[in-house]
Amino acid sequence: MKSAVSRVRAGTTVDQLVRAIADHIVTGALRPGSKLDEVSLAERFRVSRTPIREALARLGAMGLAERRPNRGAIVAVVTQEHLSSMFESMAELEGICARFCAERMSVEERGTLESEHLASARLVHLGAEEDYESYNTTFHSKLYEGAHSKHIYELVTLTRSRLAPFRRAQFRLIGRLAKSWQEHDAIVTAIMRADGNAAGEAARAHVASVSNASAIFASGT
Amino acid sequence: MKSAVSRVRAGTTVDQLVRAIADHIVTGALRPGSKLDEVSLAERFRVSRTPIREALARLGAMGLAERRPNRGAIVAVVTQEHLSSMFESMAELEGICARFCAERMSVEERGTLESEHLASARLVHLGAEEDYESYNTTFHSKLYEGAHSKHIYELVTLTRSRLAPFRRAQFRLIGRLAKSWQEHDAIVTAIMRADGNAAGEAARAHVASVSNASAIFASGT
DNA sequence: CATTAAGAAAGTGTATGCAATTCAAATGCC
DNA sequence: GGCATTTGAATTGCATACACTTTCTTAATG
Repeated sequence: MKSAVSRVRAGTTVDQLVRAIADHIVTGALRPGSKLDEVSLAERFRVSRTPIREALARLGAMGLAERRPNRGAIVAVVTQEHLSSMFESMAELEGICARFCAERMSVEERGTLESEHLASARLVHLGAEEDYESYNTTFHSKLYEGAHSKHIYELVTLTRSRLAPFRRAQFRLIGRLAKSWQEHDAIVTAIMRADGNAAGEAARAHVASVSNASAIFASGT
Repeated sequence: MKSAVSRVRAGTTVDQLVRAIADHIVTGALRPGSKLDEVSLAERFRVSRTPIREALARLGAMGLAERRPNRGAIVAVVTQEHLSSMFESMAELEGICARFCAERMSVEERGTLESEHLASARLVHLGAEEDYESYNTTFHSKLYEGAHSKHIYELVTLTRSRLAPFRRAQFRLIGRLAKSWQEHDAIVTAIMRADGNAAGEAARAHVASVSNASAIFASGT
């Protein structure tokens, strides 16, 4: 009875459910505040209630759903205040990561960071939004890993996952690509100079810039 | 009438299970790396496997257990590296909170923070470790709340809960009480002056100091 | 003797049925 | 007519049974 809905072979059933429901939430198919009924979801995805329950628990941990005891779950209502708070936290966390990178990155790490960053300039000139967005993800991941702090890594990836729905289309803005690259450049330069404070400040400014770009889309909802 | 007597008052079943298992873990009854067998735990606590599974999921989110797909859960193995990483993150997060406090706290918040801090000096003179530890918790909570950032608050409370098992007995160290108060004083003074950088630096130094005090006990286990 | 494959055992993942709680509407009482 | 109580439907929480995955054992073969 497994192949009914599962076309994606990735991972276990609850993993697929988490991805599917999360996608429904972030795309707006499930609006904030709407009830996440277990039986309805179970019928919708052709599974039993058990994996649905576990998926809802994980979505709750991800911040996409709110679970009230004996009262079911609803799609998390993200206020504008909470959203800006998350971006603010993200800016601080990335600032910390960049500072640690400047202080702790190995020679190899600095090398690959700089070379990949320089290579990404080509994507900007071509205006390849998709490819640049993909590279952007790896760039930031390198920043998180380069901090060499497991817990900071957990915190920043958690925050990033919660923010993901709200910054999907930021690169659609005119000139955002070039601006993003310049901001990346400031970060990389500071890291190569081992200037922790400058790197941290540049990373914070970068995220603040992304925040402004994303706020335009967030306000549309 | 509800059977309030037979049922334990504290929350739902999984809540009790989470508390119970977490207690068994932090007290050392369940050692890091040992398998958390669902059927064994179910028999041990006289419940079915379903709430056990949910409890294990929550413990995983809390960082006390590690869940591998199809391979069961084990008590989280906290390496020394990961532990210092958590303290390091805590220092950074509290630094951010203190900086935000210096910039954003209202007049009332500053007033209560300072007055309670000054009142706590009496506990130091009396050597009341228990009471001071209790006040210490509220002091730090005020710092987290005073930052006026919901997400930062979530991150810092998450990290604090993960660190809780490792800093139980820090105030038993000779002179730790007075030193803690002096560090608090530096933070409060900077906040009252609205000096964000100084407050952040003082808070970071404070947590680093706690880290050193706790490391002594962590190494003992 | 080492290596690998087949099979059994153990344990997790999922489905379903029953109990308990909650919310709301209807009814009785003031 | 308004308010409290009760009762019912709907939904979540828990228990149990079954299916699948993993892994350890064991034996057979190169």
